[in-house]
Amino acid sequence: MAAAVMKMNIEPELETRNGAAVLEACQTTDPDVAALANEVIGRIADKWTMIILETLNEHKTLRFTQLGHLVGGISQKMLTQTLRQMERDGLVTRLVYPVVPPKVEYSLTELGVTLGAAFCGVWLWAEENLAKIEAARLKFDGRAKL
Amino acid sequence: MAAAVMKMNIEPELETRNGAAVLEACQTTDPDVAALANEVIGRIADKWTMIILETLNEHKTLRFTQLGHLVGGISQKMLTQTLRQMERDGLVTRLVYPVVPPKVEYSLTELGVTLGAAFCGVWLWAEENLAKIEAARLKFDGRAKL
DNA sequence: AACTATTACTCACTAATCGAAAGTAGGCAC
DNA sequence: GTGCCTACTTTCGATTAGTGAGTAATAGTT
Repeated sequence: MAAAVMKMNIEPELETRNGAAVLEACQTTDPDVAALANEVIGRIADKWTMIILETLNEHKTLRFTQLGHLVGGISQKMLTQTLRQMERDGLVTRLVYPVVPPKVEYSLTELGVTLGAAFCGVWLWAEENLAKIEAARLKFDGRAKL
Repeated sequence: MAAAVMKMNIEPELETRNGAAVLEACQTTDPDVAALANEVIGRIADKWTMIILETLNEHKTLRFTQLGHLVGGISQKMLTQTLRQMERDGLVTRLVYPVVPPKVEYSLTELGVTLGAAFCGVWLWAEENLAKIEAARLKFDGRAKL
């Protein structure tokens, strides 16, 4: 069942899932659904949410500061804020141990795991096309000076 | 302050469970690649980039104002800015007709199309799990008041 | 007993970013 | 000349991101 998202080239025609071609499924058939999906995307598609999702996906369960270190470059406030939002959206569980010093463990919910799987393709794309982006950027910046 | 990071060896064993086979491909094997991928994700993973990508994926070629209308709720400034960035990253082509009034056509590059395909999974996820997020949010907000 | 360290935050404040509206360019119909 | 069209660019107020300090509770140290 997982064969579609293996570590290979992401070719539009090859990837099939749920029977229909993926690209076709992306064409918005229903405008209402598309609008709602837009909304959802707007909420989950930010830098920190994606990185936290990925980090939790790798390490399964993490405490606050551990997570902060692994994510890297995130302020405590942003970490708190993003985690709250993700908790609200049902993506992570926040397990509080009533001990001192406080201990809170974060992990993905089932919903969060499925989102992580969905993002998987994007991560693979990022890893594969890193160089192309870098090249495109250099070309663009070089061209701008002429 | 920096000395505290020395003893950070908290790596839970990467387990190969049958159910989560999809996620294996996402486990970053190379830390350098992971860091760079993080960077790329940080650049492309914002709301407007994803929505513009999707819109261009559907309509193939669009002019500035058309695109703005279809995206919906985006300011001209943001549209310009995001398109510039995407052009710089080699995701879209900007075809300028030297006519008056000005005419500029935007479309996805090959790289942009592959990214669109990668994001496809996320869009499907969003469409499928819309209700679950809404439910989770209601539950969270309700619980908060108790 | 006082003091320190730890952890997961919260609060007050500053820097960056965002959106709406107005401005720019320059041919063209009037 | 005036206004119009399009794709921006600029300006300014508002939202948001990020920083540093502070907080509670207690085990361990002095």
